[in-house]
Amino acid sequence: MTKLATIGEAATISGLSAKMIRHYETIGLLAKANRTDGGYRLYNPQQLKVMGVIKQAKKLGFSLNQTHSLVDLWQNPKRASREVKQLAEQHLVEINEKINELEQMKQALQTLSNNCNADDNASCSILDGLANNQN
Amino acid sequence: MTKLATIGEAATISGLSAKMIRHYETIGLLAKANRTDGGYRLYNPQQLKVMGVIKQAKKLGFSLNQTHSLVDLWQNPKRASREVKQLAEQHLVEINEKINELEQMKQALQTLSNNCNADDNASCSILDGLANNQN
DNA sequence: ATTGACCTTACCATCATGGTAAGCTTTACC
DNA sequence: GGTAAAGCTTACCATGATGGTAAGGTCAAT
Repeated sequence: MTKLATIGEAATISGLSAKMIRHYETIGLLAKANRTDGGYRLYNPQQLKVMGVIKQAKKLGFSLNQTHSLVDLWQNPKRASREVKQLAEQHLVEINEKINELEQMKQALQTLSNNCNADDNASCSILDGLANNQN
Repeated sequence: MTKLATIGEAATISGLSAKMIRHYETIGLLAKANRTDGGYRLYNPQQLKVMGVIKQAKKLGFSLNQTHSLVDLWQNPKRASREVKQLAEQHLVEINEKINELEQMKQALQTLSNNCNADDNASCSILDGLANNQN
């Protein structure tokens, strides 16, 4: 008999929170856990491994939906690596879009901020920029 | 009498949605609008200008709370530009943090993806990366 | 047997926005 | 003046991912 982990132990091991683990079970990302007679969830090493995969996917910025797909592929011995890469590349596109958006904000705000004197006067290029933009 | 705008016109002019305008009124970001006898909201040019400021602040990625502060400063003739710049710089810090996070994700995912063959085989460096990370 | 640590579910909150439904108002036109 | 279409009103629910709390039950060690 392998030692089974309670949800708190699973949380510590995986890096997820107990809250998240329960939530992931609710939405079907994690399979329903076995319970003790008293109703406590118990996890075996394989299930802990799945949680680790989820943790890593989240760390790479994948959404729960994307993570779900990744976990399914991970658990499917007949998967084709092509499918996995497609998910990854799609996510990279999204990451790049977000970076570009943020870079544009940064650029625009930086310019406005550089022209602001930061003194006791009311005159401020940042506020002027907020008020005068026509697009 | 200046021509007053209905919420739909205000939405078109400002670039916000009617939904958002109502919501912003609810949370106090916009002042309560005057109404027609029938209950329709009406906006004067000054109020439309405030909406424009909000739109621009959002475009620069400010949260509604930060936007609220900016609008207050914008409407306060006794403001000090120092305060405005402080808000802007704080936001720039947040933007840079997000960019760094995304860059790290991009880097890690890119590396994993580059090593994936994207063929019919199950073997996949991306899934291996998800399963083997220990941190 | 008691106690303290841990677990359970159910509910509400966040952030910012979108969607829908049922019903009332305004406008434009005949 | 009447009708119809377009536009407005509020109220409710949804998203995505997570956190918080409360009221209560369970487990393990003393």
